[in-house]
Amino acid sequence: MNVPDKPTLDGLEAKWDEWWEAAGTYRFDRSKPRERIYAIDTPPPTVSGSLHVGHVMSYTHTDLIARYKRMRGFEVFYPMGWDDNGLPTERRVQNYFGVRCDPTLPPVERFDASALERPEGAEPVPVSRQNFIELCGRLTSEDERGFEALFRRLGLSVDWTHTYTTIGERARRASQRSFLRLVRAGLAYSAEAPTMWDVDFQTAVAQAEIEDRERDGLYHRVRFLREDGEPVEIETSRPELIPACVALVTHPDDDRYRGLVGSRVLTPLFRVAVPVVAHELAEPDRGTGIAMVCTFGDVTDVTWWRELGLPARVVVERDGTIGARTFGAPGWESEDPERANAAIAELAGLPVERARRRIAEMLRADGALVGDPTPVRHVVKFYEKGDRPLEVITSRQWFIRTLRFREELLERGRQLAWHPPFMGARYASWVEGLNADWAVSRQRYFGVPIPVWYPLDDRGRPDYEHPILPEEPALPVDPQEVAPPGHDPEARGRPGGFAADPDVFDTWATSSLTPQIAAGWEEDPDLFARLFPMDLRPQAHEIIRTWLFYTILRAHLEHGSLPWSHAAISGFVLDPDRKKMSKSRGNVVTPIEMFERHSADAVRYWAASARLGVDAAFDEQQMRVGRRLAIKILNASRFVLSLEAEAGPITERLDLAMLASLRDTVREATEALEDYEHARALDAVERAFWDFTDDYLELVKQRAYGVHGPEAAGSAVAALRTALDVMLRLFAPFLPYVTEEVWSWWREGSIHRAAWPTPDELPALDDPDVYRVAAAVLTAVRKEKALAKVSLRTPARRVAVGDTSERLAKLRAAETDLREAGRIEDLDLREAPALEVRTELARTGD
RNA sequence: GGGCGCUUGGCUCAGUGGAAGAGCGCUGCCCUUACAAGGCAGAGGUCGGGGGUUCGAGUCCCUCAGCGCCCA
Repeated sequence: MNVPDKPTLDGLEAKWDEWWEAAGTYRFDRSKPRERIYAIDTPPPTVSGSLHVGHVMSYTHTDLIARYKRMRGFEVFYPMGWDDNGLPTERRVQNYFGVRCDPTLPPVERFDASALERPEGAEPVPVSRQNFIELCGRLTSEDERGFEALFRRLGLSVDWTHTYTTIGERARRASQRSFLRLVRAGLAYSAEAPTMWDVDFQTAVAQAEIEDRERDGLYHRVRFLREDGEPVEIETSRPELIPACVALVTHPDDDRYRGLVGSRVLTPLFRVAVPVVAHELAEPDRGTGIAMVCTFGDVTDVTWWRELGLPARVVVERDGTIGARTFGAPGWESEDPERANAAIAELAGLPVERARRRIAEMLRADGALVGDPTPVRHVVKFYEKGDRPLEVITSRQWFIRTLRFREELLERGRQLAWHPPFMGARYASWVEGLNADWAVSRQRYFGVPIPVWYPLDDRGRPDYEHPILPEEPALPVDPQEVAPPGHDPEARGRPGGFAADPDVFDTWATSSLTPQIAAGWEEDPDLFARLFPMDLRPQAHEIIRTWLFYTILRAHLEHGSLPWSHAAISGFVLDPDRKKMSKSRGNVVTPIEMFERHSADAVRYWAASARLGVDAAFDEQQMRVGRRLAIKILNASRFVLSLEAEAGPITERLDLAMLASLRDTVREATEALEDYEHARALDAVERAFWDFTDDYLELVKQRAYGVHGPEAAGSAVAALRTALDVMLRLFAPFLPYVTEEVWSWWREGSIHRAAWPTPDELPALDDPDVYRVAAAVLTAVRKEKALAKVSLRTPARRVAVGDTSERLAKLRAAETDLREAGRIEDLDLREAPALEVRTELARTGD
């Protein structure tokens, strides 16, 4: 027994983090059989951001489960990954080093990033693709060290020998292997197709990365001409796409335009003859009820174009400007090519927003604009990380099939145990709303390369229909660095030779394989068999449609199973104004500040008091409460462990009753944690602990000091220590530092490898009510003293307790302790219908 | 437009058809030998509105409103 005189929270984090690491407390033991293992698919945080309180909350939730399961005897597989792959890293590297990637440049040997230092606001320095990737790797590995330090301080019981990065070799291999198998199975394919495209990042984006934003726009009423010279008016918010117009569309049931269907009309300015067609998706109530179909203004245009077999006349370039076009050429027929070419020449090179204003002037001058454009508030699709509206651009992309698996994926969602259950609805509504296969290729640099080459024909044109795939043992490959099997590297880029696919995968295409990557899929079959499918996916609800959905998809396609059996979904952290905390709002408190001010245990206490799936207010008050609890645990433990009396057999009824009551707490906490309701468990344990210190400790204090002899004291001391032992273990998942500290004063080994308490380890020899009734009377006496504004040590001359005979009998069992604790001189018990306590204090002057 | 969640004291939240709860904050008391980074107590609520079921509704049903989110 080694109890400090003045216990403190200071220094516990550094001390125990180091000790746990040295002792290997959280090291995963892979020799355990599958049924004794609990495997967690830890979310790999994006290292190019910074960790914020939202991370702190959700990672704490995961850790609570990990620690509980470990104490329940499971061997917990709790790895850590870093998501360094992808666009956020590229952006950070561009800003941090002041560079931009120019893939046409040759790599520089022993590239020196410090040579990049230059004046503020200078133009970005172009660097080669290879050097750019080097810089990404350098910066992310620094970020990862910072993240690890923070997670360690938070007390995550991660096994830090099991880490991975999403750009690392294992991840690249897994990502490419899975992709190649999908290609060979016909489940991944490349196609030249209209795709949502960010004009700033100049890359395709997937449906899951798109968000709607409300924007102000203008409806322009524009006049087309029928063959008989009569006008047809349409309304559009995108007049700049008139040169891309390929049809007008109206609803088949709309009588106003029925006669027009099948005829042709001339577009204004460009004088292109386009058909009037009918389609169910046309909205009669919108605008004039007849709309123009352009290639491509939005996804509905794509649908019309495809289903109605319309031609394509694309005018928007990949950088979001209007391109130069020649009317009169095949596919660009015009009644007046000269005029059309003059019109397009005025627009060419302009970004779409400016082209829109320009063409409005041109339409007005031409008499084709009816009235003034009218303001409208409408939703526009954006890349979630983008600043300008998405365009629909036709390009060659790789896709993974999702649409044909809709029903099977919905069934997988039903098989998964969601915590809380209603989060399953988010998944279902997303899967039901899928409208495109998953576009997985990205026109970026820092990512897993698409492991594909294309044969070049005798004119140097790639044959996309016959991609050349590497063999699995060669993975990971960068097709831009190595030649395909059996090809001469010299043939790269030559007619009759080959060319590499220049693209990389969507980050999610790799991170959707985190269970496989962490579990050693195809690389460590023994480990994989013990871990996959995993037990738990913890994550935030905002990425259900991306990370969770894609991970289910990949496991379904690759393994025909769910990737895990449970999903624990954490809520957001809201600031006190109920807004989501985010850097852009400037309302972020950094986790380090919180640890410094309140301690890691206190921060965890706050996080643990938020239930899964529920958004939580950022609340430093709650952290202060947690800190107070942690300090209280230190002090109460010191008291209990400093008592000098020898622990003996537990014979006193009050002692047995307290332990019987603790059985209920153990049961309640265990049930709550089994149901993934950590907040309820913490609440139960905390209530029991405060009652223990406020009531039980006070009731037995004198006896424990020995005023009634060694045997009575021995019973109290033994009960106090038994209760402390159990309560420390109940608190251990929530407050790992302070519980480990106290455990170390008198126990061997780590509390975090101790067994979770069970009701059966506590005696059931008495009625918890003996404890509860005595505590209730003591509370009543204290209250009377407080109201009389006297010290609690003031003697009570007489206390009259009325209660049922049954309960009075229970009270008698604790009578001596009660008298002592309340300094009651005369305790008078008599029968009454319910508990009533009358306290007469000593007369003033006594 | 469809769906999900939320609405209980000043704040943050529990609440399982059977007497409205906790913590914080506030007010007051106690410098008590584990703890002043403490202890004790007090005030404070027509449980978002309306309707219904029931002997009995914060809880179940209907409806309306507000807030947040997901989807189209």
